[in-house]
Amino acid sequence: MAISSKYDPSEIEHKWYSYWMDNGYFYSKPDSRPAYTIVIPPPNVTGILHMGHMLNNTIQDILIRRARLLGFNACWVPGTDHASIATEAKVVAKLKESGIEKKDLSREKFIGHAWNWTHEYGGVILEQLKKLGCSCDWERTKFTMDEDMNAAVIKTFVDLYREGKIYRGFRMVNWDPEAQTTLSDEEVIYEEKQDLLYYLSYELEDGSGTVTIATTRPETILGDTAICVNPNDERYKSLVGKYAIVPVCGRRVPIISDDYVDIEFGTGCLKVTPAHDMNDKILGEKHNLEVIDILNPDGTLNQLGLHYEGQDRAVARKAMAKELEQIGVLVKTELITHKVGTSERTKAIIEPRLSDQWFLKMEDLAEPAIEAVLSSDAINFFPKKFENTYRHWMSNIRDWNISRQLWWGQQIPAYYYGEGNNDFVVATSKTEALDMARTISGKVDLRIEDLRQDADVLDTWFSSWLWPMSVFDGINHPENEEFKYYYPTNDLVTGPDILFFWVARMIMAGYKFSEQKPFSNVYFTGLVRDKQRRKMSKSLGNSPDALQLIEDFGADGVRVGLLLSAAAGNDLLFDDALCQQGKGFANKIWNAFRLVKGWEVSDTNQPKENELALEWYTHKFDQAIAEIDDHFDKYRLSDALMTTYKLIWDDFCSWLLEAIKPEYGQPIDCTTYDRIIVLFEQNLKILHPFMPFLTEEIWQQNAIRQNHEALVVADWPKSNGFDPNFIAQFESVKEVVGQLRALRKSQQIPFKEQIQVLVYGNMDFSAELVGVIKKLTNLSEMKTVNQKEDGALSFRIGSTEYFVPVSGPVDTEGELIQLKEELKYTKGFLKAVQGKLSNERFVGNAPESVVAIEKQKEKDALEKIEMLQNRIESLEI
RNA sequence: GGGCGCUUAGCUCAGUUGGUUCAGAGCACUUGGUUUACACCCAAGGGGUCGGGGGUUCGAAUCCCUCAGCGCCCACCA
Repeated sequence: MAISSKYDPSEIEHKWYSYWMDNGYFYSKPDSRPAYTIVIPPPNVTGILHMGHMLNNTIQDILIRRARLLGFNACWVPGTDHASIATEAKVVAKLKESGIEKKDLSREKFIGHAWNWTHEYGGVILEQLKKLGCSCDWERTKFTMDEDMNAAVIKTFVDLYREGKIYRGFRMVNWDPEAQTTLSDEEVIYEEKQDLLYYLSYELEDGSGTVTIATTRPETILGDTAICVNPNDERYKSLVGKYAIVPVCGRRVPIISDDYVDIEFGTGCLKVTPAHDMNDKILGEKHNLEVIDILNPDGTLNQLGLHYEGQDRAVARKAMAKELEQIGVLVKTELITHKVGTSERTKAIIEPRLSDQWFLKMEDLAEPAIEAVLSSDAINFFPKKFENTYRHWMSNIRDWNISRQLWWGQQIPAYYYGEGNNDFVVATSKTEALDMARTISGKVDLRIEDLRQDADVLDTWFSSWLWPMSVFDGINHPENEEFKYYYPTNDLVTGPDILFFWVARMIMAGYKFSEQKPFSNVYFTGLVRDKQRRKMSKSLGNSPDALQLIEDFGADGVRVGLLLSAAAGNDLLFDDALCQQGKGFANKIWNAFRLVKGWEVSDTNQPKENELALEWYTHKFDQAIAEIDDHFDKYRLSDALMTTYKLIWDDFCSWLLEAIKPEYGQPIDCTTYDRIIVLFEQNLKILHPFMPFLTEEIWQQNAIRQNHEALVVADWPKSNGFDPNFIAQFESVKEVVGQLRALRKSQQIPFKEQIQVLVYGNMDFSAELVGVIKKLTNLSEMKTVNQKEDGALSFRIGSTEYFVPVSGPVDTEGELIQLKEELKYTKGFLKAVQGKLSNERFVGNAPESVVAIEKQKEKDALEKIEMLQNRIESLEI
């Protein structure tokens, strides 16, 4: 039955994925081979596949599949992240839809809902990765809230606490009023926003006048406890030490001075609200100011907000502005652009807020992590430029706020046994906590029910920073075989957006808890954008449906499409056309296979030119392999793919297959055939990491398959070295063929019409190479002559001239024009070269080899000019 | 405000230590081609004074300075 000329991936992809799974090819356990490990950046458990995942996981799969072919024990650990705040927000939203408010639920009930949600949607994304072809060891699938993962988190927390690295502090933190939790600094996204700057005048207590301040948040005047001016500001020197009256609430506040205040900004007078601004907090501490918190956790004003109590801060702001205007306090307003912190997850505007939180000291952890990346090269970033970003952040690292006022996540293992803020112990279990509490408090009758666990959960990243270790149970059981075998892992593939959130912290955790690096190489992917360079986003609707893409172009097509323009760290401008190119490539290979498979094989002798063409391709292949390996070593995957693409499409299909292809209907000799099959298989191997499905399909249909049943576990070809001279010689063949094709085109000589080629000068082609040329351009003969052919068509390569005699009249006008142009150019070139050579400074300073090259150029140019002139003369007669 | 990076063909990007092979690739484009694997194809071809200016050098896309434009990261400017 004839095979379709259209490659149809749909059935094939499903078939081979099942086959790989059924045969356990992705399954890994420790053995005598060296391990090659990648841990997946765990996607949000409730997430669905988007373009970023597609790119990221395609890259990981390419690396892991190649490692498998190279003979490593390849292990790719998949899994998902509980994504504390993101998942909790989704669950809250979903409950709301069915009329349930989080606040009406008990903690246990809510967590039950979250687990239901997790079980329902968790793993959807992993199933989608299978469609992409990802060869993860699915038996190792982990979730950051698995029992053992939780245990690792708790152990880590307890250890760090006991070491004094974790502490509790009443501090100004980033508060998300929507999710009603704190956020780490990294979770706050600053956005430019236009807002009104309100100028407000406060009466002075002594009635001597007013002082005008500028603020973007008039509602917070209710929390004002001072006014501050710069000590060097001549305008206000006399005011310092006086008191002003805050409008609306009538509070008497001191006028103080501090260098912090910028004389240029606004009026040069700053209202100080220590409870609602980081800097004001600092000022407050310095000047011993009262702290008045006017906000509730949800962002509404509390009773200190007076008649604005219960109103959201944004609502209260407008109302307050109105009131201030009515009572004549509002002097003017001005539109300004400033940066406002928003929550990465909920997009709510962040409120600086004072509260009790848990912090992790980072400075000591950072030290070896900096060293590993920047000094010792134990860990390498690709592209390297991210090392700069890393250094900058790491050397200015701040303590990490690790507590979150959420329910979904690992609850902080601190247990309070008394009313005091410090009446707590930190322990791995409640029973252990009880023992400790009894000892510390001296209350031997303390019961387990008397213990109250801290309500907060840990930041999601506090579990994921352990990921490369905890997936192998390396935190609780560092001596276990698997951990010792697979860890440190090899490559990490992720986006630069989580360089600080995750990558840096994993490195710190690695050195802290395993005294080793967690991975050797970090490959940063770029952002996937659309053709207009816009980020892909739901609201823009410019993100293609990942699964639909796979359906339309095949997983292989999409993988190639993504890789084609995805140099490490560069943003990828996604375009369907790239997937189309990938699909086209699949089809091209498919048809090459159809061609070969369709040949009849005879036991006739192998024509010499076939042997030669095959040998050329073998050299070319070895050259390409060396290049591809080099690209892989440098994590230049696009280049590795492009080299493979050109090798297969141009060299294999367009040159080799065309050169050895038998006449229509004729059989091919068995020697050539066998060689082609082997080479075809070699091609499949290097292509397999990029296009796993297509290559496995062809491999399985192919005849030979030496040692391996499946391509997925075949061996990566080794370069046997190559002869550049041999390749160069064949390149000359290509050049002659190209010239003859061009000549045919310009003279409109159809391919079917045989032509004769006469060569004047040195023809250093063997008879076999001539055979290749004859076949590729349909020549009757190609021979050397002792005399130039008059009136024939001609072209030159080097110092050799080629003539094609034709029967009819020859159109020499075009050639003449070309020749004259070439002559003009060559003369100019010669002049430049001679100019250089007559420059004493050049001859004196340049290395001899460079001068020699210039001399050779001069000689060649002179020869060429003579030849061109002769040719022009002969044509003009 | 501080730091980092980018600017090369219509588009997306390579160009490692300055020197034959340095001005490249893929796509797009133009022209011609289809009973003979593939029109998701074949063949040939056009296209860039390497962002502007200055400097170092015998020689600069490559090193230095400067200007312009773009991007990213960090930072408490009300």
